[in-house]
Amino acid sequence: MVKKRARETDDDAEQAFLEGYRPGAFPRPSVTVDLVIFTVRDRVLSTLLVRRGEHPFKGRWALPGGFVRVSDDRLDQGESLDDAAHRELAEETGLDAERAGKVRLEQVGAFGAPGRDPRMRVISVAYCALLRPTLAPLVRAGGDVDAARWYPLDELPPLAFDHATILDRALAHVRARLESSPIAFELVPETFTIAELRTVHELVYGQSLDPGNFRKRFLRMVEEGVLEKARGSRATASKPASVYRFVRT
Amino acid sequence: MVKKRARETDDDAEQAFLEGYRPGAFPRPSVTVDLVIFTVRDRVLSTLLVRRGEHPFKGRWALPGGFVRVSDDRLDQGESLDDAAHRELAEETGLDAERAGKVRLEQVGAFGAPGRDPRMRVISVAYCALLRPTLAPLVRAGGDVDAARWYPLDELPPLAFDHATILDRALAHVRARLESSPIAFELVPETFTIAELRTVHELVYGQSLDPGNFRKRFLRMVEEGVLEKARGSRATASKPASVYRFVRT
DNA sequence: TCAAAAGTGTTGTTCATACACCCATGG
DNA sequence: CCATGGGTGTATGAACAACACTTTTGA
Repeated sequence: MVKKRARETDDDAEQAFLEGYRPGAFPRPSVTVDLVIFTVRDRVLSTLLVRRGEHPFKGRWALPGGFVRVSDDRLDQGESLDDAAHRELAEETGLDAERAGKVRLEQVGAFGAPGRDPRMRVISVAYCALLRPTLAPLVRAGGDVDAARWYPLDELPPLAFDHATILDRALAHVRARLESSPIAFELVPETFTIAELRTVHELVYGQSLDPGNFRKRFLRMVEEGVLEKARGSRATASKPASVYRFVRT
Repeated sequence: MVKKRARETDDDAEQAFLEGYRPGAFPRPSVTVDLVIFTVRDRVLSTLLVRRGEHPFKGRWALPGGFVRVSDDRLDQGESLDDAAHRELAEETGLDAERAGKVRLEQVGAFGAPGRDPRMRVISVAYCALLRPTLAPLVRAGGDVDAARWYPLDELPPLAFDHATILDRALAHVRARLESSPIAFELVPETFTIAELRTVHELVYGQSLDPGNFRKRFLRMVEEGVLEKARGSRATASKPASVYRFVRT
């Protein structure tokens, strides 16, 4: 009982502290989220870039992104980083909330080198995502950007800020992830053939893979229940191929 | 030439914009770095915690860390995130700059859930590090903390803020890293036996490893030149064992 | 129009590697 | 008791070979 009262006193002191607390005048950075969205277009791995309509770097291409909405209001401190990333995804790509919400965003890391934004100190939290090629054509410029377009990774224009660095790190992130988890399934349509999935892997890794070996790994995943055969087949360059589907857990 | 002039005009416009720019009144979050420092003490994987001397969470244990020093001054926007992490490492552990500078800090990610700090909106960038057990005893409370001590991972006290989450993610980060890179060498003294390194791996993974298999992997690394035999041997519980050293690249 | 050639996916084999599991030895 | 050192079987991936089916090419 004594212990409980002591605890309550502690809590009271903490409560009193919080109610009297006024955020100090220590300088704070702005915080943004930047998105690296990959897709496959015309058998090329591409990423979404937007053209900046305002200074700084006006006219330059940049990763989509924007400021995280925050507040010191104790009851509503604003949106989370993940929410901010999803909001920017929807805003800058024009995808509706339902589709944007289904996209799996993964945090790549925080980038905060001084001077990366000439206006002021900005710390950016980068996210990456893989967008189904069936959704990619729906993307259009939205928000406060001039234009939005998919750029093949080997035809990138000069990028604003340190976005080239962020893009490199995001690509490394996706490559590392691909070795251990089946996220590549987000880069193919709902149903796909073995060869189609192999092509996507080849694009991400940047090198060709042995069709036979890939097939074996693929069929092993079918036995494990990660993949399942879907109805129908598809006409390909050679033999008609069966189509498969990713089994959602 | 015309092109060059146009380009200069663009640059001029950008320059003019920057000189006229005044950071807006958009609310900004505070940004901190938090450190998850692992070491091995008495054959137990442990992490460094500090006791908070001030509200909020006064008296609670927390990860060492602090605010990133930033500024909107265009000539000096303050320290980088990595620098902030190293500075906090030195400040809160009392390690001298030379030793603290040698510690390899890796970014784990950004944590920015609203409400994680009851005072105000705070976004934290977490770093993790492995500290040589020979350095661990030198650590003492520094900076504005009550006390600092090493806690075994299975005897953690309740932590302030969302630091329990951050710690979990940092541990997962280290485990994932350990499978592909030899950072475990930072958790043993300069020279070590095969069994000692295996023990460290077992501690990090939380499960015992086959001595024979580990030995084979170890000797393979010796052949690759990642490790080399050091002079002397060490008396162990059983047979005297040779000692090895990590080859710095 | 038909047949050969080229392209591509499929199926099977070989080889080397790495790990899991087991066991005898010796300090 | 436990690290050492060795052994075997298995799973996996790399590289390669033979084959099936389709499309293209050219007589």
